[in-house]
Amino acid sequence: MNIGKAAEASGVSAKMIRYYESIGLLAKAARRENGYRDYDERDVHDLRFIKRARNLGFSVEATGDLLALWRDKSRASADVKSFAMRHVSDLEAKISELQAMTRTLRHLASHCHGDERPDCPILDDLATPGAGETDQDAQVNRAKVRKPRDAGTQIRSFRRPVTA
Amino acid sequence: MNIGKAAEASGVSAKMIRYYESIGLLAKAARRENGYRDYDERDVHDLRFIKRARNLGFSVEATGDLLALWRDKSRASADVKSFAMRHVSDLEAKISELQAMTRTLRHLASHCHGDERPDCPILDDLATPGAGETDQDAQVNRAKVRKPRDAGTQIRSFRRPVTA
DNA sequence: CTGCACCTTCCCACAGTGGTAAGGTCAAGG
DNA sequence: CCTTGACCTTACCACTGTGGGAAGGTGCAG
Repeated sequence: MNIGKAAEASGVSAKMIRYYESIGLLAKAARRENGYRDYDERDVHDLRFIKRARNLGFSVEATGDLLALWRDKSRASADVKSFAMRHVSDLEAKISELQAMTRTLRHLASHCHGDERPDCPILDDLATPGAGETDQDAQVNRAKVRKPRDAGTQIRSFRRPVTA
Repeated sequence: MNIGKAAEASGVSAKMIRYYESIGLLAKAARRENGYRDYDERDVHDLRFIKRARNLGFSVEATGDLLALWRDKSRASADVKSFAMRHVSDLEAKISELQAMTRTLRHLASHCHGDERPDCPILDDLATPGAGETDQDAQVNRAKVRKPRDAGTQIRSFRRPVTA
């Protein structure tokens, strides 16, 4: 099976398949005479596993650990469970961090007229020393979570020098 | 004021101050005879503004927009409010994405014995085509949120080739 | 044979942040 | 006066993932 087919079958782009192979997450693919990578069902299976783990927010690194756990038929289910639950804690830390942000922002916004007048408590707050920190919350939450694939839908609007 | 003092006073590292200047988020700093950057209270104020915006999860890009809004004394508060609320939506999209992940993981983990036996529904699920997707949720949430500063607290454990 | 779809490798970009190396500057203390 | 140490300067490199594209080979269909 060509890389294109494997990509289609697994939902992992050809680009990413090569990348995963290059960092050692994936075993080196078999090659055909012509140099093309050749995949079989087991490879596609691994790719789907990876895809799924990534969708659950596991980093590529953690995904490697999961794959290793999966291959190690003698691991204790407790190991897997604790691994997963550690990830859940990371996720939840991230969630409460984001929630603190939305709380603060909604609070500020609720005091903003939202009309033609220029005065706005949101900016005033940002511009005021010692105001709305969100940091007591944020300070605690230093997990590494970063959900994969986010780059497509961007907002793009800044990019000219602010002053010059 | 030296960059070090400005960093201390604003909570933005010297490194980041230079970076923000280099990408045009911050005006080019005044220089003294010796080439050292020189900051005054207004600069520190801007830095604190940036710091605060970043803590609220605004991207550097969005922070530039906020700074521009703040400097534009004639902007309507409605503009600021809608800008902030768009960000809140992004945050909330991210939150529900992460929540979907934790839900799925907690669900899987709840079916895992977590003992010495090797069989584990978590891995089984990852390894099974068509199982626990989280993707209907995730599909919708493609905002660009990515809270700043996360790199310090890493997990580090993977890095040897999975097969070789 | 031509054209098109696929494959290969390699380098670039993105967002932020930290690290570090090689050098200049400056003030304090011997 | 000279050394030491704390600061500053620039310029690179790393990380995490992902996509884009160039330059070239391959393979199949018409």
